[in-house]
Amino acid sequence: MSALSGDDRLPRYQRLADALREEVVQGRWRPGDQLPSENVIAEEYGVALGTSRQAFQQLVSEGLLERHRGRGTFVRRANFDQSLFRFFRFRGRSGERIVPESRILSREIKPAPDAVAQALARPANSEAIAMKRLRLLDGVPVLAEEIWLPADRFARFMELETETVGPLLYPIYDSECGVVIARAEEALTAESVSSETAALLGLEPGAPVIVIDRLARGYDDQPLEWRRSKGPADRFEYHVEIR
Amino acid sequence: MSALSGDDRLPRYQRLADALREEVVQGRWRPGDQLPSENVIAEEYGVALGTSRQAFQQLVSEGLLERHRGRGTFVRRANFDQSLFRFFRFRGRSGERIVPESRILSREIKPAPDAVAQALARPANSEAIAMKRLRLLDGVPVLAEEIWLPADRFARFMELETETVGPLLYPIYDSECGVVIARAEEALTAESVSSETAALLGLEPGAPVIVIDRLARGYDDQPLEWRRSKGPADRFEYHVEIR
DNA sequence: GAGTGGTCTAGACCACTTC
DNA sequence: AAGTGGTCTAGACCACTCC
Repeated sequence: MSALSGDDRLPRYQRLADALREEVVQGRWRPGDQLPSENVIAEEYGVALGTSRQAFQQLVSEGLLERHRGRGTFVRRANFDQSLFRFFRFRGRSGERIVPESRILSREIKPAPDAVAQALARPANSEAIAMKRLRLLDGVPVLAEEIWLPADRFARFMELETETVGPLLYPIYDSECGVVIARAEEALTAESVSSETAALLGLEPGAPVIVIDRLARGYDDQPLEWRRSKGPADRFEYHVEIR
Repeated sequence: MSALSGDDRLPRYQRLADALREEVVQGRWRPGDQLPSENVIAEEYGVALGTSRQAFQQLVSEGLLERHRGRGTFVRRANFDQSLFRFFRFRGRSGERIVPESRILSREIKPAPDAVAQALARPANSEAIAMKRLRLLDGVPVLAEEIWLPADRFARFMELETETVGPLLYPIYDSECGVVIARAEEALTAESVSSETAALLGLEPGAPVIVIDRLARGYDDQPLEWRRSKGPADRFEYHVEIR
């Protein structure tokens, strides 16, 4: 039986949730893995069943776990594909969501610019993988992306053929580099399109584009990828609930 | 003691939550009002304390109620001021949030355009109050707004002096017209500024602006106000968490 | 001190999944 | 049939607010 660590003044379910979260951070359970049942956890940590339930419940509301009656409790897989669709109208004729295809235009190692190095919590000018990518729907460019990765964690990524890399990078980060993306923060802006991006996206000079900056992090909150995506404003559509 | 209505197959806490939500919709408790304690509710509906707690908890997570230890459970007041700040950088020199002042440019009754009538769930061409409003920070225009209200529900609003109407409309809707706004949906877009809006906001022709369409609803989901706000894209800044 | 919500316990029965 | 999470109960003690 494990003891609950941490501040005694915190409620038990809180300290138990902290302990379980830490296990995920440490990689004892990876995305998709099943956790021990609430019974087992309760016994292991010497708390009542209701208390372990409350801890699980908290981690579900944080988005770290998901529970299924009759099946068990699992580490949730983050789903980032939907992010695109939260912002842009990318749908097929019948309304279904289509992940835009992806064409890597360039990939090289160079010193990270200050803003990127800072976002990635790296020293100024530290080496980074810089990538430019174009995303297309039915062959029509819809998104221009610039992606930065810390070179040390992603060395293996440079060895892959760019042609074989599909549209979804995060599964590749995981399988090839052992890097798991757990969450991200995105910041939206809009601006008049630059001539370079206008050429890539086939837009009129000065047309409005939406700019999405994303910083992706691991379970331990360490920043792992920075990217900036630009898309035409007239395909942009974002909905928010206010309460 | 009240009986729990609704489908027997639903869990009790769910049916209790539905019953309490309905009371709020019916106006038995208004925003800011205190509800009976979990003890009283449990007894009144003939359920265990834990069950009434679970019902309360659900309504808290829906944003309908808020609970304070030692004080009680209250109908939450929606706070829409923050909406502005979720989208735009409107801060004073010391970083605090400032609600922009407000200048009503025009107010008249006319038939609602199709899109507005449809959003407000009114017949085509039904009468509506149309308002144009400019919002300023330190005397500098930062937001151009167009607001539509169904004329029947807001008749009293036309009698107010526009000069005396402050920047926050929803408290006035409540106090003057008995209309309570409970929530809203907002949709974001961006576009090149029109010449009319450019003049209002003091922007270059063709500069990018963010457009926010809001549909505000009552507790019963009835649409009550439609507005469209436009602000310069370079003051726009919106953050999203992806998990 | 009385009343509120927050935590915690120990037990029961149920619905669902998997074998 | 065994194991999982979901619901429900009845009770206890605690921390906090208000009078």
